[in-house]
Amino acid sequence: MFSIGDLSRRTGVKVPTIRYYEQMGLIAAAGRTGGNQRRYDRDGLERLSFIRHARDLGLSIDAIRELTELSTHPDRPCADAHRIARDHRAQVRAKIARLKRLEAELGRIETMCDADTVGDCRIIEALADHGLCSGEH
Amino acid sequence: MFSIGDLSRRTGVKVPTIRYYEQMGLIAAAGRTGGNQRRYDRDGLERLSFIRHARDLGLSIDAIRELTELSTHPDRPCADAHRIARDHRAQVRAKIARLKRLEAELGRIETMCDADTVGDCRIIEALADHGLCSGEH
DNA sequence: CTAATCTCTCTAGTCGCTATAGGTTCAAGA
DNA sequence: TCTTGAACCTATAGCGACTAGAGAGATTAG
Repeated sequence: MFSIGDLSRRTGVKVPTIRYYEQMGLIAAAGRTGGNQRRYDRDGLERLSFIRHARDLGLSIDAIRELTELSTHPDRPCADAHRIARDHRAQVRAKIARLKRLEAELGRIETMCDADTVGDCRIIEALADHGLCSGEH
Repeated sequence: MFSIGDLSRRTGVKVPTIRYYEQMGLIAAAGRTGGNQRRYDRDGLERLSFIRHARDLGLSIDAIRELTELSTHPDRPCADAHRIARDHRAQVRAKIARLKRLEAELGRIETMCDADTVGDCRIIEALADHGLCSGEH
């Protein structure tokens, strides 16, 4: 049996975060000692590792809840799991695209100014005036 | 003179967000009518446009506050403005790099499963087990 | 003058934690 | 067995950048 601190060290998830996940319904309420401290078994450890990994991949708490609920029904079709992964990937791709446009624009702005004082600074000017931008963002 | 609603329509910044910016000290408190409603002039419009554009580029409220304060001192050196833009761009680049790794991993995970039911679903398996990943993320 | 629209302040909610305060329990050493 | 110190408990508040809603007052067009 692991204490919450053991679980934290083994998974890399901080103690308050584990309690937060419990509160959010991501992990079942753990068993308790006589003194009201949480105790976990190997199963709890695995569930938390799953959550940790899925969070690292950027999945939302809601998506993870859906996935854990799914995984308790091994006979259900796994189309929902596929959908969640696909949707998330699409979102990540969209975010990358947007950030790339931003990065290009920031690079352009950065090269615009060789002044020394704020009064002549084209960086501030470029930030102020969207018309000076090369495209959308 | 513009009402807060006029300003909102002209800049695309929502009314409560304008009030929020005022509260955060991003824009000076506007003049008021006898009935306590905010009235803005062309100057206020320009300041808000600046903020809008900088936010679109992803700059934080704090960074924008620093920039607006700088721009009220035209004789100061503009190295700080350069630094803010450069730092922000570096952050954007780092975020892009991380998201690209994620995207690759999600793509790999997506192709792993051709099962029909959750019990055999390798997507859930892959999400559970970081050891199945090809690299870091 | 009336009715519709706008605006005001204040409070609370979003997401995924993180931090703090004040108290209790556990495990190991003397 | 007792004591100490680390780990644990709950509850609450804060982060950033808004967004939503309530309930009341102001403005403006007809």
